[in-house]
Amino acid sequence: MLVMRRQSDAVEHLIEKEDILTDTVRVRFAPSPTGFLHIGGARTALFNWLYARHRGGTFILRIEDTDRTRSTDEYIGAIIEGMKWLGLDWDEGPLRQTDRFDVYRSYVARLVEEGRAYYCYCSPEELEARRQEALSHGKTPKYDGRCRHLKEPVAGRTPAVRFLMPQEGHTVVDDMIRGKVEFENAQLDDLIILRSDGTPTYNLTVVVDDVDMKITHVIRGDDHLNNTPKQMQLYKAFGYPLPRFAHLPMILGADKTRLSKRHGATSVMAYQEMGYLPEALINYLVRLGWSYGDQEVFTREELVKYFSFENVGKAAAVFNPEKLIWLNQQYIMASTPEGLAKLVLPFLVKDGVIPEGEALDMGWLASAVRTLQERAKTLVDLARSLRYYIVEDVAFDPKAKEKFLNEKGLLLLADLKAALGTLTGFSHAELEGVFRAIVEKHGVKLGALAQPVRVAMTGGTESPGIFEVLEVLGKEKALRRLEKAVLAIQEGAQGKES
RNA sequence: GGUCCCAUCGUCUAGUGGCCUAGGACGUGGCCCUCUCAAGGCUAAAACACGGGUUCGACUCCCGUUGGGACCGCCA
Repeated sequence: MLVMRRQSDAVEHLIEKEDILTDTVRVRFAPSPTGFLHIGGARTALFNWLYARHRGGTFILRIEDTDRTRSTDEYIGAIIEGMKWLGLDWDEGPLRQTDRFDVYRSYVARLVEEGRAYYCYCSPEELEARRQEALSHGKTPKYDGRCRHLKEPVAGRTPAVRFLMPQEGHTVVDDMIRGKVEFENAQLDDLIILRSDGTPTYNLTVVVDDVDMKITHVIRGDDHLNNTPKQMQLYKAFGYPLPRFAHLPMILGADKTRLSKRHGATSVMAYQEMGYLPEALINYLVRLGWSYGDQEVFTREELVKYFSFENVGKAAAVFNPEKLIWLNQQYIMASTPEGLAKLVLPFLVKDGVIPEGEALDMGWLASAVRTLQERAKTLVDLARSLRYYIVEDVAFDPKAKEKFLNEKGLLLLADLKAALGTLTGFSHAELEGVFRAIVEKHGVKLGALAQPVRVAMTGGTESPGIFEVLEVLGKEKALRRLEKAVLAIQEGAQGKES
């Protein structure tokens, strides 16, 4: 008996104590297509996805497009694009609520028949006026229930349908992250579940869909926590079992208000354009609110394996672009040069470094990328640096030119040019040998030669190791650039004399 | 205004009553490495919002205060 007890305890622990009530996990991400997939939405999607994958459950994408005036197909496409870029694959959907209006109406009809909902003939304008009135007197705006017991329709008006919210007792939300949260039912409003134009509203559709789709865990932003007791009353009215709820803390901007455009880029796809890797964004987002000891960098497999609501925090988190950049750099450093070469190609085209459709030696590009990848924070950075490897002519940075392409460097560069010309190979080791010999001969430090060469090769003073740069450029290109630098120095000298 | 949520370095966080002289990470400063820039290594400054309890003992539990946030739509 004792042994049995131990075993069942162990099992409970394994499947996590908050989930012992359910077997097959079904979760959903339900964005409304009134904008692009943004950072906050992506994080909600991610936590749903992680939980589904962690539990071997089903992840559903549902489009909440009941607001016909603001929803567009373009945004649906944009959301899907964002999800795909992040690698958040779904098992069912995308389902659209506009395809299900008949279903919602039948649920509403049922509530009306049972006396759990009623027609409301107040116009939106009247409602708004009363709301403002209440607010201006410092009162809580709440529907006064004046249509609750209406027996006859009001002529000339098309009614909306309101849910008859119980006003006695209280409703307790048992949240996986926050624990028990109690609401007085007297605070709950008779919410509109069907608009006067016959379309259903969010609080109804979300419940009907979650029931129909057998959603077991509702994981969403904590801006929905206040809606939850109302939705629970709807579940109760329908006689359906409740799902588990998990309300994720918000993501805030630097000023600690809800993240918005004011705080910079919020669209997920904007991060792709800025040269971020999806893995880096995922890693960054998951650590906003979730932690696993001291670990900062995770593979996707680790994330799926370790994810649990027990490690999700309650406090809102400030979005910190600096740390995202650092993570992006970590992922770039850990990537293969071949993989990065492919990823950076569109950025090179966009920068005009290579014409669209031009075939580039990808093996060579990868070798160039290899020298740069621990120096690039983004793919945009990488593309910018790659420029001097690829284009024929580099422009000298004026300051760099003044400092290093001068008469002091002339002899050294001329010597180097001659020495390199006789070189049969062009490897790192051979190049270093030549450099060492020249600096020794002139009695200078390596930097005295390396910096002028660096400017000659890249146009600037920052680059990978000079031998690596030369090796990637190759003998022909290197000699041409050396020649050009020598000429530039000589021209500069003549300019001074005259 | 009402309801609800939240509170550890500037930021993300570890911490589940003694392991805390509060740990890690980003960022910032210094040093090392070095042909530049990075990367890397070492190092420094930097936090338990405040006040009461409970307890032999509170960052950890309870209450209050303060501060921040969310919601209060015929938006989702």
